[in-house]
Amino acid sequence: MGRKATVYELISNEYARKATLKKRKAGLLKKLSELTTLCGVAACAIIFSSYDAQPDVWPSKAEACQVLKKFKSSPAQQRGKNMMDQTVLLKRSILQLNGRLEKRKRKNRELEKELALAETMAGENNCDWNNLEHLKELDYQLQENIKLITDKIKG
Amino acid sequence: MGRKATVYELISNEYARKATLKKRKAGLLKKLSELTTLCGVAACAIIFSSYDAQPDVWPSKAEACQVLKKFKSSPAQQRGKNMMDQTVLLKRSILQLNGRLEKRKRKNRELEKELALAETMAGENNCDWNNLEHLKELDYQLQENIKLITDKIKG
DNA sequence: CAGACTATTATTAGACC
DNA sequence: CGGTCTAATAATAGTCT
Repeated sequence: MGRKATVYELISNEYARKATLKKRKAGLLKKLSELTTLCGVAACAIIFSSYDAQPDVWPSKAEACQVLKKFKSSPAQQRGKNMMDQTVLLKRSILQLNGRLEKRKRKNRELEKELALAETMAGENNCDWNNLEHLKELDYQLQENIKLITDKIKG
Repeated sequence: MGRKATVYELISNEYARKATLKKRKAGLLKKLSELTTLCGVAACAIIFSSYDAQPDVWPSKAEACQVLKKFKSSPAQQRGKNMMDQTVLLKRSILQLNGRLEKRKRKNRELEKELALAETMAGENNCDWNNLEHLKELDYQLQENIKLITDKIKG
């Protein structure tokens, strides 16, 4: 419903994709709001986008929690071992994800340090050896690297 | 969007209400499907109506936790095409490092979201979004540092 | 980039079967 | 009812600011 009929596949243009996400997310939540009002039903939606670490939750965290609570305690969730299996799988998946996330965070800290040092060295090329702040920063970064290396040798 | 402009309050006529629920629910889930396809986001919706003990869950319950897997086949991030033609080797390496960091940051956010949803789905009715808050806080310092460094490079 | 603005397509309210 | 049809409203893609 726009100037052209939409092709339903991932929008390759990143900018257009973000704009569409914003518009359609708003439209969707409006629809959900209308549905609950018009038909008197309980509903929630959770949308994860790569632009924000936190999901959009509708209507509110608290109300979404109520709905999720109901969802978790609804009959089908509890009968049989299907739920058990699902829970076990989820917990295993959580452990794995936590591990991967921690590894990545460690790696990111290393990259951050590498980048910081490179930035400082590049800053030298722009002269200003007399800048005390630069020297202090360089000293700090070098000390950090030395510490990192020392730790690696010890551990 | 029908023969009359809709008044947004609970539809008193039960038949009309049920009919509207059915139509709009279908429309809503279609919209959600489109959103995830077009924008490469992970999302789910849960709708309880008084007509059915079972909620409508989108996507399916079994898939609800798998949705985020799709996330991984998301957009290839496009590399900057018109790089500065700086001849300074260090600056080039800084750009490379910065790119790697950005990639990792994005990947980490995806992992955080995957983790957050997995925790929520597996949680014992407590629906603790504060876990995500904690993760975000952990990442905050790193993000600030990266921002600081990026600004320094640009300035 | 975030809003404002349309030309268009998309959704759907009410009618009818 | 559960489906179809269509007039009419609603959402939004592309564009401009």
